Amino acid sequence: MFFLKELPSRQMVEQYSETHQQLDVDACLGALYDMRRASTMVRRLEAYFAEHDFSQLRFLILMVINREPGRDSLKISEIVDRLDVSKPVMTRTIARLESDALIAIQDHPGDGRAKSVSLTDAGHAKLSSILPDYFELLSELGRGEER
Amino acid sequence: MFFLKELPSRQMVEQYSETHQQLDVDACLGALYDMRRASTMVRRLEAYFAEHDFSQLRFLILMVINREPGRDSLKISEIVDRLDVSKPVMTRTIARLESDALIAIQDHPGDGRAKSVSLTDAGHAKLSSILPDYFELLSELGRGEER
DNA sequence: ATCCATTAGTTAGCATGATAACAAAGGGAG
DNA sequence: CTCCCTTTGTTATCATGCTAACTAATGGAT
Repeated sequence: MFFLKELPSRQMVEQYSETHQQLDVDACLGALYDMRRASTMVRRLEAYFAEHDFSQLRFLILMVINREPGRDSLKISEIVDRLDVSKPVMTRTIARLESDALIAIQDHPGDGRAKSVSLTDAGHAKLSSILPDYFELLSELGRGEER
Repeated sequence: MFFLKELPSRQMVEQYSETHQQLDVDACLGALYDMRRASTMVRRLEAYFAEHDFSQLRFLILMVINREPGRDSLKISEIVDRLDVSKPVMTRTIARLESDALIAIQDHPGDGRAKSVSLTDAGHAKLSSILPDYFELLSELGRGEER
């Protein structure tokens, strides 16, 4: 997340660039602007998920299982590969999804270490209930004021 | 933060748009792309601060005090106004900065509820030691591959 | 002068991100 | 087969975000 409400003015950055070190002022301001804008978008998304007693990570876990071509389950390690979070977070979040009965976990046939995760009917239903407004919100955010 | 490594393909979103609900596909993909890109940037920044035993929030607190025109101190509530974090987080983070001797806290003259926060010499030094590479990194991130 | 809504800051407790260190299973080299 | 490195997933612990509820000071209305 990025927290600064009022970005430094171009003038401030230009002055710093002149007096301290030469900078690509546009690139700096652009990076700050992009981070703040995306942080706002992520917060809007998280707020939407929270309304549904859900979170972006839990949603994305359901999504990557659901969208996997030709399969209806993934190993936990495969989910970790597709999402940029740490293994312990995945362990905890998978446990939460299972206790909410949105996924089913089975021992992986053929690899005694691994677990196989699939969506339950309730998991599919949860996705279906969330997706329309999710995409609607995404559209709105993407259309939102450009730089 | 946004965690999905591989975004949905345009084809997937277009198909969803045709079969389920009409969408602004470009806006959706753009929003996803922007969030993922900014998340990567924020992570790079946080990693940079972590190398210096610091965090983005602690850095920004020093920055907003330092950049305040014509003053060398801010009330905690004024810092909260300038940064988009909750009051309890600010209380905790301010305490951390004080225990690290980067800021000094005094009772506010004229308002018995408030506290006045200013940078110590060590605080100014910390800022000076971080700023050059911070701006350098910002430039690099801002110049980085556009969409 | 008293009352009370507002403001400033703190405390308590929760949610969710991380790393380090671990056990157990797999799998290749010899 | 045995050894050992890798892979999979978990546990423990910490960092840092949040809301709810609190105290104390302020300041306006009566």
